Amino acid sequence: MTESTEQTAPAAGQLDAPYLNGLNERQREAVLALDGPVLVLAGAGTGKTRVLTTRLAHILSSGLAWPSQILAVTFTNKAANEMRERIAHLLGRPVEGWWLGTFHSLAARILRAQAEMVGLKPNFTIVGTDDQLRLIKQLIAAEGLDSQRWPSRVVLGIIERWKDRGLTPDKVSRAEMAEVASGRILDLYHAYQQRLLTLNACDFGDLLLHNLTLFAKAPDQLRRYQEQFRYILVDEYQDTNVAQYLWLRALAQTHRNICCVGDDDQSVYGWRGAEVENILKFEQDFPGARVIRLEQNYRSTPHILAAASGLIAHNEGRLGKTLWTEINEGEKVRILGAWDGAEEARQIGDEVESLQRRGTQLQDIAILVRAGFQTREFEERFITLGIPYRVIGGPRFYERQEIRDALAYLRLIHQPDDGLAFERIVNLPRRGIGDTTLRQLNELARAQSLSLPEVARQVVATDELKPAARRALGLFMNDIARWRGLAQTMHHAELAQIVLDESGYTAMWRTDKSIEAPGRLENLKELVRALEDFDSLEGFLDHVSLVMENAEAGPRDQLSIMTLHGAKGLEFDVVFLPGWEEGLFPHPRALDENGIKGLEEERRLAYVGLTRARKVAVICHAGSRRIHNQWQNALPSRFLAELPAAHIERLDHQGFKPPQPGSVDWPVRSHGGGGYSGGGYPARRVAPTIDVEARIVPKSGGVYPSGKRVFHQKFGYGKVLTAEGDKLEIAFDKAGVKKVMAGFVVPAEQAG
DNA sequence: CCAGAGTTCTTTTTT
DNA sequence: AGAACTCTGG
Repeated sequence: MTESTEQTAPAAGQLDAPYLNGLNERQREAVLALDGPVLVLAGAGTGKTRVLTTRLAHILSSGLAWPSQILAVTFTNKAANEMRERIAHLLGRPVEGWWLGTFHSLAARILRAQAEMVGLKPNFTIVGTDDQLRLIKQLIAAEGLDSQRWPSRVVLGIIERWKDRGLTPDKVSRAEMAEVASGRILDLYHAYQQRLLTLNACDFGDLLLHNLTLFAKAPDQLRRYQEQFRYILVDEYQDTNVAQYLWLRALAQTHRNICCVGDDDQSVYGWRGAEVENILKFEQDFPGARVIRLEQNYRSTPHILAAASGLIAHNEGRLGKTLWTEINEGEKVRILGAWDGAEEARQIGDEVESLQRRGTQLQDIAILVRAGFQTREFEERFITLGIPYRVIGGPRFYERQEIRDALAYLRLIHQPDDGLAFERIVNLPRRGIGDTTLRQLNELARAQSLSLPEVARQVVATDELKPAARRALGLFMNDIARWRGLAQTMHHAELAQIVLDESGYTAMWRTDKSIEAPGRLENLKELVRALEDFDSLEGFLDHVSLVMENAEAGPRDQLSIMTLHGAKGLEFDVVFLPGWEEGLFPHPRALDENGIKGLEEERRLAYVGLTRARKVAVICHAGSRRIHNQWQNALPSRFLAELPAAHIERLDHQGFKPPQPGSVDWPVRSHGGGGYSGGGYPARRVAPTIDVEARIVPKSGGVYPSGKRVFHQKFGYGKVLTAEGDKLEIAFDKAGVKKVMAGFVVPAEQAG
């Protein structure tokens, strides 16, 4: 444990450098262990970011490496910026020339320099989700597959998971051909990659994947990077996927000074390819690795910590940490039952007001939900109460439709062969170039192996198209050419404004009378303004696809509402955790798709939620909730039962009895959902006291005589043909004749 | 080619 | 309920 100290203290006085002050022993160890692979297991609130930044500062100020020899990787731009700022603060000067950034931006940097090796040109485009989906959709159609059976989202998801695992199409076949449907999807994957290359484009996953290909194809290049990066630091290691792991492993080969910081208990991105195994296997992957545990928590009170620890202890396959704290005050975790979602919002609203009266700032309060739709009830409530709030998350600036559209114009001007950009805006606003024309163009493009815009340029001079389409296309191509001419002399911000106006794009939104239209125009203005900060259009386009973030809201004192995922890495004095109910959290979908693994990830999500709280954590659950406009009864989440009783306190609303599984008056997920939709306070009346099943499912036969109109959750309306005890034969309007259980239908007049 | 009517599907989200 | 998508008729 002292060996590294000796080796990393080249200059006297190094070990009492001011930045080392105030670190605890473990943290100090993590900062000073510079040689060889190190895994820092940093529990929630144990000062992980501090260790990371101090370590970097230490390397730099000890003169062990030039900035250019340091590779520091984060997942988000936010984290990268934060690190940049904190280091500058620590050292008293900004650091230049180091490799600090997200996996994707760093990989893009390497790829731009070596693009030819993988068949791209250095000015390749990085496409976003919308372009990906459009491409996939086209390919599905081209293969003659039914778009219903092969939804583009699903296909893209599978391809992306392959990419996450570092599998190029040729490697998939070996790994994966056992799967039934994957053959078709593999064809699509091949075609998709081919298309991207033709378009001189790649998606986010490709940035890493192409790097791996590059490393394999050009060992000399790889060796150059390996030698360059003396020190590698990785944040949030538990969120890395296989491709990212392979990338790191390749780069760390020579110096082997790789330090990964993470927390297996906070791995919540398995659904998008993250592999907890990466962190679990670190010691095998990097033999001789040191593992340093940070276990002293500086954030939360003992009750909160104990509740969270007790919960997460239900997971298996953990590396295991025992968090402790010196803080010795604080209240137990509160658990609050409400009749329904509206009441839950009301109670939290009241609680927020009372906190405010006692001097808590709104910015120190957060509401963390499992799913996006939950935010609505809180927003409504806070508007009523006049409590300022903001919902964090939602589409990022550059993902917004109007921004993508505007960028497509600029891309097409900048890259004359950008077929994706062309397709996106050729008929936006409407100029009479519809699907038919586009399909013709696509066919021609494929037949002649030309880009779409190139074909368009040529076809305008021929009789290939109908006169109307030909004329419209001609006008459009003329405009583009003219703008491209202007681009030579004009500043790109000014150009953008002209393009948006002359193309009729701004006019389109000005005429649009939807509520979002003014906001979209606002965003377009913001885009033009942002363009002014860049020297070239090219620089801006890269920035926008890799780095650009949402504009931060003003510094007003506001309460935060966000998803649990969005809250990772943040902390608040007071945290409300609503919606801890079966059917919502753990999310049934996670369970369906990933079974026990899914459940454990949900549990980690709960753990993340709890550990965001410094002083107060309040968990809520409602007895019934309207989901998809359907009232659903809900049992308290199983996670509630997993919280150690000594650290929680139930504070239910007057008369509210938390329902228990199997209790008589609480039908477990009655099929058909109960069908209540009345106004007023339906849930209060309905949820715990009335036996829903008893009302709508007659115990004895005869209530469903043949000819009776009934409603079935899945099959819709239909007419009973025969009834035999509990079994009915029903002719459904849409679904045809089916045999169903009587319990699964309700009389038509009671439905919806 | 387009607009308006039907149809289906609703977890999490970064780059 | 609402959005996002596809289908259909002018």
